[in-house]
Amino acid sequence: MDRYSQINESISRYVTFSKEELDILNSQLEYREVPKKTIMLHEGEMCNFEAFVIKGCIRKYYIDSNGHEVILQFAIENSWVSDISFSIYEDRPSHTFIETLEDCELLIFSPESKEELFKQAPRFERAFRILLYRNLSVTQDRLFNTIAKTAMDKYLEFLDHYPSLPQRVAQHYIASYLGISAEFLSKVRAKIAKN
Amino acid sequence: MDRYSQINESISRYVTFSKEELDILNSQLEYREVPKKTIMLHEGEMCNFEAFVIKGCIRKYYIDSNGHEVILQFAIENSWVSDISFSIYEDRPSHTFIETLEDCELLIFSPESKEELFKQAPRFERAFRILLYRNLSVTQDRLFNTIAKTAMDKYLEFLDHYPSLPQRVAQHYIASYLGISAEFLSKVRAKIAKN
DNA sequence: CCAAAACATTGAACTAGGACAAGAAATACA
DNA sequence: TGTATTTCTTGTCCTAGTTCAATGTTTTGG
Repeated sequence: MDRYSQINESISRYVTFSKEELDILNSQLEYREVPKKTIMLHEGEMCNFEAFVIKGCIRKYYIDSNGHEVILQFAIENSWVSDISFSIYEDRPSHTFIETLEDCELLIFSPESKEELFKQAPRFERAFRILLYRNLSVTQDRLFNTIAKTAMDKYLEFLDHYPSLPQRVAQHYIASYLGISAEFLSKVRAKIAKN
Repeated sequence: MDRYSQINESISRYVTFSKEELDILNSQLEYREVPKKTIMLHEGEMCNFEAFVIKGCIRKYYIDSNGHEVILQFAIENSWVSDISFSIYEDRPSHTFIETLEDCELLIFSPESKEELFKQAPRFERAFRILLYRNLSVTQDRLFNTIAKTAMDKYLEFLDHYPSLPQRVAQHYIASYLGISAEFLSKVRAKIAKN
């Protein structure tokens, strides 16, 4: 069970790659261990990495000028985290943070190494495009849920998708992800517990 | 001013293409006029097109089992609309609709023609990947706004980004896009008018 | 092992926004 | 051109969720 087995399996889910292609992929990745509570990306900085999580948990969040903090993503095992600073709202300073919540083992692309990968093995373009589609699809579903569902429904659905997270991260982070206050999430949970 | 000038300009914004490459792109697109109030994608159907809007306005929306309707996107001139049915929530039937709100002139990819484009001119992979990044970024910003901003702020920001839409589409569609009720949007507008 | 900090719970008072209903205005279309 | 339909506004009442504050619980790290 080497350190690349998870990423190789994950990337092969939608496109099949040869052993040689996977070797090229792996050679472009940098393995890195990051202790918990490390802020990997601060506001204003350009994000110069794309990280695949082998182990651990990371949060990505925005803070607006009024201090509103919203968690946009939890990245756990076998998922990717990065910031795409293409904001259409370029004038409006929306600051993205990326922070480890647990000790993490990561595989990291720099922009250059990803480019190099595509040059040496262009078929990865397709796989990463599909990953991007999935990401967009999940984000759209979340947007829909945020608008159309009650706090209770959102939390139950969250439990479905991230059954391990309530044991792993502080509850107020989950509240922030769901777009509700920490206190109200506590009340929702009390209600669930009663039934 | 031929029918391809807009798409060629739009696609050249982030990657530069030769005349020959653009010719290949154009040859893979089908021009289609669609009258207003046409539902181009019904619930349950697989979306077999990707449409670039030359002229007109389209809405994409979800309806959940409780009848909640949420507009996910307005596609106006020079933007793309399609459905990516990669829903992680595959069990949950989230139905997507795509409907023209005005008479439209479109350029349309089928999945096959897009594949053919990538085969004949692989550099388009990159351009479409960038478009996808932008799309994801916009959706993330919307998610953040939906969670963190008041109805008033959301509407003002909407006016900033889509100044022409209030004159073009019914107000309750805008309310649905913003995730507020039509009545409340009306009250927000009354408040704005008073100042 | 203990103190400090972070986190979670609960309650009470409040508010942004929703649901409903009824009328006014605008649009569509015969 | 007039009628029907859709859209918009405004008011009243209502509720899901917020804010604040106090208390209890767990985690952290020295």
